[in-house]
Amino acid sequence: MHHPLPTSSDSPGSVLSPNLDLNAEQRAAVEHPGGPLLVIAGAGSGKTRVLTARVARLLERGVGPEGVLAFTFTNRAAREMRERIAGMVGGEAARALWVGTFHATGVRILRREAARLGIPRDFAIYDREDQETLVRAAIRRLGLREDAFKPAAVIARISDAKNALVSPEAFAHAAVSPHERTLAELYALVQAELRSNGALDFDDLIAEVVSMFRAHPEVAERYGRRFEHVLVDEYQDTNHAQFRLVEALAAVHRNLFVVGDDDQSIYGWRGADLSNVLDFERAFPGAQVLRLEQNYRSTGAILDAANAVIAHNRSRKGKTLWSERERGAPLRFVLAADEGEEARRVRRVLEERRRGGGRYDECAVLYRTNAQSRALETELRLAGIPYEIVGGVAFYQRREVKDLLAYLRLIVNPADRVAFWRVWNTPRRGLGDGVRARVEERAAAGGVEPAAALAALAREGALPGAAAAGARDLLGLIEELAARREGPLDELLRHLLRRSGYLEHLDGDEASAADRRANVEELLAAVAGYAAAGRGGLTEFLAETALVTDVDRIEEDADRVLLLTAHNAKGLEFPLVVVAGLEEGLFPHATSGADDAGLEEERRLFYVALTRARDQVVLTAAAYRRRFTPGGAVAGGARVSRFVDEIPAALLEREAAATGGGGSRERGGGGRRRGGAAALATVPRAAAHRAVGRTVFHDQFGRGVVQDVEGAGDDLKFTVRFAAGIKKVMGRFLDGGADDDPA
DNA sequence: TGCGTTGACCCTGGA
DNA sequence: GGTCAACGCA
Repeated sequence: MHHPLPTSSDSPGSVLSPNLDLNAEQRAAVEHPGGPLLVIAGAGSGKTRVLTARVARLLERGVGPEGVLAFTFTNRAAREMRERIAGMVGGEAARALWVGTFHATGVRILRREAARLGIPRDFAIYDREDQETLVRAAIRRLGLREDAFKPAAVIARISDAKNALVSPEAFAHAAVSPHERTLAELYALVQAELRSNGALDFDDLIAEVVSMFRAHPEVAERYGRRFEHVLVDEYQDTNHAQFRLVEALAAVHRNLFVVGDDDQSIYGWRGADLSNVLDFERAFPGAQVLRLEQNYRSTGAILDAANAVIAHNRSRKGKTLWSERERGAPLRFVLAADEGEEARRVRRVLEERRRGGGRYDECAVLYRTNAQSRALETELRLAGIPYEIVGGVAFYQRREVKDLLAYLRLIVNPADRVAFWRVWNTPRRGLGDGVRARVEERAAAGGVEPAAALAALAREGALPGAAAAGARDLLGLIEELAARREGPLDELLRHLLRRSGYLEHLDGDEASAADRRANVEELLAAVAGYAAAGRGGLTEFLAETALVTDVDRIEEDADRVLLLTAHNAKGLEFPLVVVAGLEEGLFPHATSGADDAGLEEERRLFYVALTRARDQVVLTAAAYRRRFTPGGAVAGGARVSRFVDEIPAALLEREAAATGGGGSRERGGGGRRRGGAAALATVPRAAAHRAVGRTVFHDQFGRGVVQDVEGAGDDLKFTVRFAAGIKKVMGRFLDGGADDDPA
């Protein structure tokens, strides 16, 4: 592993000057002498470059790499930043830097200080699902009705509290209603339960560091002295706890370098606090502010459109991006009849790009909700266009992956009861609720872990035959795994697979066995790769699985289209961006855009989506979309999103709803808003009738051709001619056909 | 007592 | 369509 140092003969004085031609503002940021600095960096203004160059410059000035701490928004961004810095100053220095997300950095600090905090060094990190298990148990224990205290809502309230650094005690103190008092009880219960499981949730990873810094100022000071320079990317999406953490770390030297864009703040719903940006100068007196407004990414047309849209927001610092790039093509808007047609139109856009010499990996399809990926996925699969869905259920959250990881968690941390109960009868080994109740009782009485309680019951011969055998099986497996804990990770996992019969267990579900087996294979590959890279042991691997996201796992150099939410697209860029589902109620989303603040956040999200594009933007909407709302499936027609109308007509080329052909294009003129909305009202029925003659797919019957349609809305019935004969099927059991193109 | 089946509820976004 | 708790069967 030898990294040749970059030759510096052609760059007297600085490793930065030759490769990075920075503009005046960028250079001012990079050369900032010290003290608090806020860099307002517009989309595509080269902020990653500035951050990277800043770190390299600090090292060049003689700051030791161990004295630099940089927070990024994703693990991916951390990795990229480290790689770039390695390219400038060498791999050794780059490895010594602390670059990571708030959560990853929190884990790093908490592991070092675990003893002081009274938590195990190998603490587990509970994700949303694990957390939900605890919350459900707490709700049951308090004898509450789940309809009054929905787990998701309880989790959200607890999360909000932690992000605001409100302890269970403070929560109880502030509670005014009986409902609030019960929430406080739940919060306290869940928190106690987390600790007794030796676990922290995501929010704890930050909040616990802050409270430790408060309880032990000398520890805070130690970290403050160590990190002479603290840098924060995507500062607009930091929450209160993160602000306090940064504040504490920067207290000693005040060398705080933050980069953010108030127009790209899109995580208000999870506690991001824009006032961290807006009040920066008040929080850090003497702070300097620099603005990066030159965009190097998008064409003039895309930038003008984005500027026009975001100008509708009232609460913003206000800036206008400009670019030296060419004007480029206008944005395109496609109104499709339904989501199936929308998907087909998207497919054609992608094929067009391909025919024009483009690659699929230059394209991304963005949407507001993960549920929208389904129709697109179906269409792209049928058309043979390679794609990758980023988000939805992340890899390490998949059931089979989490099952296997739960076994590994259990070895590292036997107190992890969520992990224990997850695996104790998976695969089936004859252990059921009856035995579980007795194990729990025994564990509670003896103050021991469930595995120990089960072992005691088995030893005493207190279990019926089948359960006794199952208990022996489980306990033996756990023991064998524990004995291999220090060995290579991939061997550990292989042993688990061999010994548990997990793969055979997967085969029980014919429909999903192949996919799930493939995921297990992928897990094996990931484990082997981790072990080979020597990046840490089991504890570190498990932490990584908890914190890694789908975005982090996007591969370079794979020629496929990316399908992802606008949230997940933050920080990425593509030559071609399709934004799908531009309908009122969907984007802006009904539950988010209800008030002004919510609507403005939706608009920022749309702004983020537009500014991901370098050369080409295509916007699509479906006049009629089947959507699920609380209360059941409903079929809904909608109006085109107001955001589309906020794009100046001269920048937008509208294509009429296609009736099968390529769709005629018209150049945007006046009065578009009403034209678009009026067309929508009539489309639902037309869309249904147009289904006649279309090829559709049914899970059981396969490919068929629609003969007739009856009913309406959710009760739409189709008469379809399949190979197996003519059947009447409910619309919801059909997937739309691909070949609407007249041959 | 364990297990297979059935029917409610479901889908904003995500570390 | 997917998941999970509740139900009733073996």
